[in-house]
Parts: sequence; C-alpha cells; structure tokens
Amino acid sequence: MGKNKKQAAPGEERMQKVVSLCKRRGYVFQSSEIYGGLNSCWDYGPLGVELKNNIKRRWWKEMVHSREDVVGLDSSVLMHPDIWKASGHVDGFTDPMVDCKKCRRRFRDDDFEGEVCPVCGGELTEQRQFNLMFRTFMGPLEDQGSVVFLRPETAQGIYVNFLNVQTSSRKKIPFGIAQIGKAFRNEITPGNFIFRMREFEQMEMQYFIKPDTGPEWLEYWMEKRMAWYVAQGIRSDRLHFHEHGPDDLAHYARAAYDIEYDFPFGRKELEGIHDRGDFDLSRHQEHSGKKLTYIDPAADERFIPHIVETSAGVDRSLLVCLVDAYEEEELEKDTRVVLRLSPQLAPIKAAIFPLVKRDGMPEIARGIQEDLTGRGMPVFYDEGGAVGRRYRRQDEAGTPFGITVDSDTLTDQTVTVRDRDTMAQERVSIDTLHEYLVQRINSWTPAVTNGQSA
RNA sequence: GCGGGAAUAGCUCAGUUGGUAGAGCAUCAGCCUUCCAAGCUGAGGGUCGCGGGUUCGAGUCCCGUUUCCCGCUCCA
Repeated sequence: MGKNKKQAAPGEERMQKVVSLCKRRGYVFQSSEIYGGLNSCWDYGPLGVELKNNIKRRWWKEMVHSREDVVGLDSSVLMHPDIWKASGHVDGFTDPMVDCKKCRRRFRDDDFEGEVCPVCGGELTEQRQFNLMFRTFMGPLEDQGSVVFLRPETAQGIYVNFLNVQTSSRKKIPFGIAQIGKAFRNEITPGNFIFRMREFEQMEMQYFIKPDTGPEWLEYWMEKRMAWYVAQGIRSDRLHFHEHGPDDLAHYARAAYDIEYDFPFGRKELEGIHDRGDFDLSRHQEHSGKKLTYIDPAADERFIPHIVETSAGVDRSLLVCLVDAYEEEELEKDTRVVLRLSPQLAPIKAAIFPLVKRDGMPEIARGIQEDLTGRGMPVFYDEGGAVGRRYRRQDEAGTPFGITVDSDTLTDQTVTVRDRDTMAQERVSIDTLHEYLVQRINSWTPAVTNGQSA
C-alpha cells in the first residue's frame, strides 16, 4: 500500500496500467507529445500499428474475403457537402445547447421549453451551437462556397456509391459493401484514452436487403459480429448486447443493437448493428435527384433497398484487445505482466533467444531469425540479460512464443518453444519450426471464459 | 464547455521553511551466466508541461495556458 497515493478505483488503476504499458512497449503514444500533446489524438507505435493492421485484416477477411456477398470500397474522406444535409448530419450534428450557471448541467435547447434550468431553476447561458463535424475548405479560397466537411462516419461513402458498386460488381440483393477508414468528430467530451477520439477509424459494412427483411438480417449480423469478437479472443462474459429503446434510437434507425464491452471505466459501446430501413437511400435519392432503385429484371423487382449496418470502431476494438488481454499473474517470486493477445493478432509472433552468448548460440539464433523473417513472420531477436527477463519482456508485449537456442541445439538441431500463456516448453526441430509456429498460430482458439471477470 | 485532481529522466516517484535536480527500474557498452524479473562494472539521458510574474535567486510562491485523469453530456 502506498503512502499518500490517491485511492484509484480498481478499474481506473487497471486502465492506467494498460496506458502505461502501451507507451512503454510502443503500442500507443500521445499525439504531438513533445509539443505538449493534442487533446483526443493518439499515435500508434511499432507494436500498435501491427495490432491495428491485424485487427483490420481479420475483420476484412471475415467480412469480405470469406463471403461472396460482400465487396469492399474505399471512399474519400472529403465528400460533397450536400451529402451531410441528406444524411441528417448538418441538422442532427448541430445541437443547440445551453448550460445552467447554477447546477452546471447541460441541456439540448430543444429538450425543454423555458428560460430557467428545469432541474434547479437556475439561470441559463445563451444558446450555443455545437457542430460535431470538422469543417475545412476546398481550394485556396476560404469562403462559404468552398466549405467541405471531414466525414463524421464512413457509411455515407458507401450509400452514395451504392449504384456504382452494385452495377460494377454485378451483385444481387442481398449483398453488402464493406469499408475501413478514418472518420472525424468534434466530440464535446473525448476521453478514456483511445476510446473516444476526435479522429478515429471505423470498420463498417452496409448490407442491402429487400424491404422489410430488416429484422431477420439484424439478427443474423448480431450473431456474426458477436462471434467475431469472441474469435479474436475477447472474453465472452465481458461482451453484451444492448438494445436501443425508443428514446435513444437514432433518427435513421428502425431497430438498433450495440455490442458493449465491460471496460475498466464501465460498460461501453463497441459496435452498432442497426436496421436503417430505407432511410439512407431514400434521402440520397431525394437530395441528389438520382434514382437509387435496385432493379432485378429476372424477378421483375424494383425497390429502394433497406439496409442493415454493422459499424465498429477500430480503435475501440484495439483497446478491447489490450484491456481484455492484460493480466497480472501472481507467481511465487514475482508478478508476471502478460498480454494474452490472440497469436493471430499479436504484433510479434515469436521472440528468439540464445540461452547464453557463447558457443555459437547467438549465430544459430540469428539464423533462425533470418529464416522466419524471410518467410514473412514478424519476429524479434534478443540476447540481452538473463533469459527469464527476456521472456518477461515479451510477455508484456504479447508475443505468444519464445524460441530459445540452448546447448542441446548444438548437437540435435532442436530449440525450445515456450508458450506465453502456460510458460510450458516444447522441443521443436529447427527445420520444422516455421511450420510448427504457423500451425500453432492458425489453430489457436479462444479459451472458454468462466464468467469471472478479473 | 463546467467542477475536482495531477504534470520532475523512457517508466514509477523523491525533492525539506524558495538557493539553480536525485533514486529505483528501463536503455546502451562490457563482464558473468545452461530456461523464467531484481549478479558485477561503466555510460548516456531532464532548460522540472509551456508562457509570464514576484524575488538577488523559482521544481518550490502567484497568474495564465496546454495536456492527462475523475464526475456531467455522446455513441464507433
């Protein structure tokens, strides 16, 4: 127990430890740090970018490559300003707000009528506009006619390309369009590390369906998306569905479920799965004047498709991976900090150590490193300090396998492969090492969670 | 945006009533070591978040500002 240390709530403390580890090991740095930092912006370090890319790659593989009914898209961040009128973002994202000077509460101006605070009766500030979209200018002239917005979501880029994609890919309904990309929101209150940032990345899939088949597809995608998180190794007992009630249902949605996770700072949204009906395409048809009708001559059908979307945050997924994987394991002599990332997501797949720096062990270890690297496997070589210490460093970084060259290697050409999670060792022949590791990584399945959160 | 707390080496922190910075760990270079942190020797690294002010002198006092954390609003 510390002396005058602030009493941190257990969750808060755990969160700080993850943030600290992120910086120490090169997962996440604060943006513009040497200039004092920039609020709500974070940079991904060498390990962070690997983890992030792995998450995106696995999402894409599941949502696009492993299906014949979903194709990809990469639309631009800057789009025609009218798109945001059609989408409702110009109105919906511009909230008139007032604050109570007495009790400090904040209200949407349209939440109530009157001159005083509905809670305490105190005096209110003047109405202020909060536009959650970032504005900038297209071209060198900064006048009203050149205003464009940084997209606050990637979905609209999909909707406005619906016909392009559908006709060029010759997809028939039902089919989906997937996209991964940055989005920007001037959040009133960012925070909780990378949970709510003003610049963030989304993984979205818009699934176009026949009218009024929303409920069944909603159910289908809810199940798929939940299973995806579990397959990435996230503890299922920390994942939950949350149904939006009539009050918190967005303007575009007919029905909406969130996948939520029990973060150290509370149960928060990870991904939204929404039945958007025909809201989006109807609105764009109306605003653009272009017919956005799906036509199937064979079936003699024409209609504006309905949409079920799955909209996930890349950064939030990454945070969940880290928070979920972080564990402090009490051993006899010390505490082991281990990041139990799925081997498929782990930035470094294996670390290679010579047990001692002599008898040619470093040379053999270097040879193994070169071989694995040459085959495209991210590995790490380390010969500094005692081997136990080197194992621990990799435990923190989430590296699933430790390969050690010892004196037996000199005679029988085998190495030990040490498992991050169990610390158990196995002897493997060097010439089958790559195959062995690939097999271990690909065959990995999440452990069954026992319902007990740490 | 409002209220509360914080900011000193990469990390965790110490710094007495204001006298111009220290520890452990980490890093690097050696040495030693046959498998799970904390063996030995040495080295590098800080204009104490930033900007003002008070003072002969500010990490220490005052003001402003930025950032982070905790509460109120949002939702990927």
